[in-house]
Amino acid sequence: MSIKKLAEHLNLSKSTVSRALNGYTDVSAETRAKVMQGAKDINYRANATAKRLASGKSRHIGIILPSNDDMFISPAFSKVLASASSLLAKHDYLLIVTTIAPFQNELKVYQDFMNGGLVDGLFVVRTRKDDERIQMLNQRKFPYICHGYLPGFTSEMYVDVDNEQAFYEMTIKQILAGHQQIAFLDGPSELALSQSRLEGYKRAMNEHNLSINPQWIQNGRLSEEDAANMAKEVLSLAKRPTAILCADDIMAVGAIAASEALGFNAGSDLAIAGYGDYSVGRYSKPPITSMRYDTEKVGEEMAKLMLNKLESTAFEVQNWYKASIVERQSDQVTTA
Amino acid sequence: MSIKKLAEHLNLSKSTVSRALNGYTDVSAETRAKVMQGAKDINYRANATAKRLASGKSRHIGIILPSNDDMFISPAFSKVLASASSLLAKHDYLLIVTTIAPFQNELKVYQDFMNGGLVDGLFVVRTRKDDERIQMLNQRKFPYICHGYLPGFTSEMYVDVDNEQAFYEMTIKQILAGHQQIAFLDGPSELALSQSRLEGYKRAMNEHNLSINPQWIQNGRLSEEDAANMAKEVLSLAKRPTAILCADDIMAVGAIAASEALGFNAGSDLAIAGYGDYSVGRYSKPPITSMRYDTEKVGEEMAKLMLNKLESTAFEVQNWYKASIVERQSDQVTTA
DNA sequence: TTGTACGCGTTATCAA
DNA sequence: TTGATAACGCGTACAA
Repeated sequence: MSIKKLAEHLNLSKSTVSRALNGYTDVSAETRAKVMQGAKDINYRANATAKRLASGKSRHIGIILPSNDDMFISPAFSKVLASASSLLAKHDYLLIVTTIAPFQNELKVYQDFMNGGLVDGLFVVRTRKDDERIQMLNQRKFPYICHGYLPGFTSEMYVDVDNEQAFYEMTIKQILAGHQQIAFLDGPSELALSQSRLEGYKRAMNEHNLSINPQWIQNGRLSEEDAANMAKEVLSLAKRPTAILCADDIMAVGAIAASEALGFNAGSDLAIAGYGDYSVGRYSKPPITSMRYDTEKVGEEMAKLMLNKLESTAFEVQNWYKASIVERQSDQVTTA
Repeated sequence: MSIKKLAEHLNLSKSTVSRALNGYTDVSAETRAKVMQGAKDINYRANATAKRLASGKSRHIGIILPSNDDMFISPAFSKVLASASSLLAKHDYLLIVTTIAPFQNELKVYQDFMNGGLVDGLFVVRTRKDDERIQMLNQRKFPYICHGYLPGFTSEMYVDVDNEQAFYEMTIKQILAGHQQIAFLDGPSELALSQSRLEGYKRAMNEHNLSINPQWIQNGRLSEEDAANMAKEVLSLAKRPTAILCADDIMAVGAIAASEALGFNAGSDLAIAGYGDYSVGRYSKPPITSMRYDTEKVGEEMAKLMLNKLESTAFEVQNWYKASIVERQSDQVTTA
């Protein structure tokens, strides 16, 4: 009713009004001015739903967050999203995010997002091996960009942090500091990023001919609680590890608490390191040695990849980001 | 094209198919079964946009997060949202959240959400005095529910935690422990919740005839960094406070760090307390005395209020939630 | 119980 | 440069 009303109000046809409104060139300057003014006058607002139905585009990008823990979103990814959202907004795209409750079917939520142009594209995060989401997206030929590399991905469809290399370097750091028994508290085992991190750890250990006790490797949620339990586990082993690597700083906090409860002093007789450079790690006691990467850039990259896919833009993209060590006190051991 | 195709495929009319699909009673069981089967067969999926245009409803609820800090969302609110999202999902509503970049116009994003039925309702959080968002919503008669009470709100439109009472109680706790000089590191001053918290603090101080040094009251973002700076500020005063109340646990972490840097021992010669019962506070050193409220319930309540407004449901609602003290070590002072 | 016909607010095609 | 007119995919009075 709206554009029609505006047209009647101006004694013009709907089509002309539409063209004027949408910046087409084949409209006289005079008419366009009249239309713009009339729109202000009657406070005209285009109906987004109708636009979507007619044009087939929504200018919305979606992201469906997994509901692993009780957190809606992790602090690190929070920054990535804020940055992606910001760049998309500059190109007049809106990022909409939702989460799935434990009782909901993940694939169904993805379908709801794809059906009928709610979003023009989807960000997929926390990719998994044989990810059914990817399969569905491919099958439907729906535009998507992944945060997290998977074998077979081509450079225009993903961005990732080199988790393998990151944990390789962190492990090497501990080895060079004299550690031989290094535990690794990893994230959920089904995640591609957990697997990569484990690979990095293993590669470093192997390179230095250090044998790995399978019990040193634990998997759990990226929470203080799970990490504390896992830390207790590895520290109760007959031959306890002298260093504990954690999949992120939150886990490191939990590991530090658990180790202190057992009488170990993180940062002096036990080395603990995290990942992600969360602010919690900077203010922890001891401050947590961690690894940081450019979260802002990664978010922008996701947005750029999406725009390249959807629009005619041709941003240069960088698929891999490197995490580098942030030296702090939690892994300083006085007696090696 | 889709429902039409399905209809042709089944040799039925579009309307009959539509009715069968949407559970109308005036369809023969036989026909309905045929339609359902046919839908499976050709993998029919209703176009959400078209439904929206025809029905005027989207079954989407929106929430626009403010872009105050670099966080997409705070840990406490993360849980609230997860819970709201979950309850909404049970009623077949989808919660979509977005954030606004610093360069974006907040009101414009709200408008985009309202235009053309992207969402049926909006959650408004972090309400402010003379909130322009509320004014716009009222003017447009757009359904909304607030997290954060504002004068004039009626019981069906908001849910809130009694921030005034919470900080009154926390302040009283410190007074009863012997403190007379109590600083208060509050959140951004424009937020209604910051104002309420300040009121509670003042009421407790006044009741006990304790005068307040204006310099004891500071406002800043809910971040470790801002809190650390503010703590340094108040601890450098000639007559330094013996207790510091913080607007949340993240701030308490920053305050503890700053005070230790200045040679004070939080938990023994300086009392520090937070709010929100974040996990970071449980693992802090010393563990942070805090206040907790039922985040899950609050989220559910938001969802229920929204459903009551949009649907024919009549959930009982509780507008106010109470935060209660979680006793830990950061405010234990050995010498009072 | 089923079918016809129209409306939802736009965009897009084709003439004029 | 403008204006009819037909999509877009679905819901829904109203008629059959």
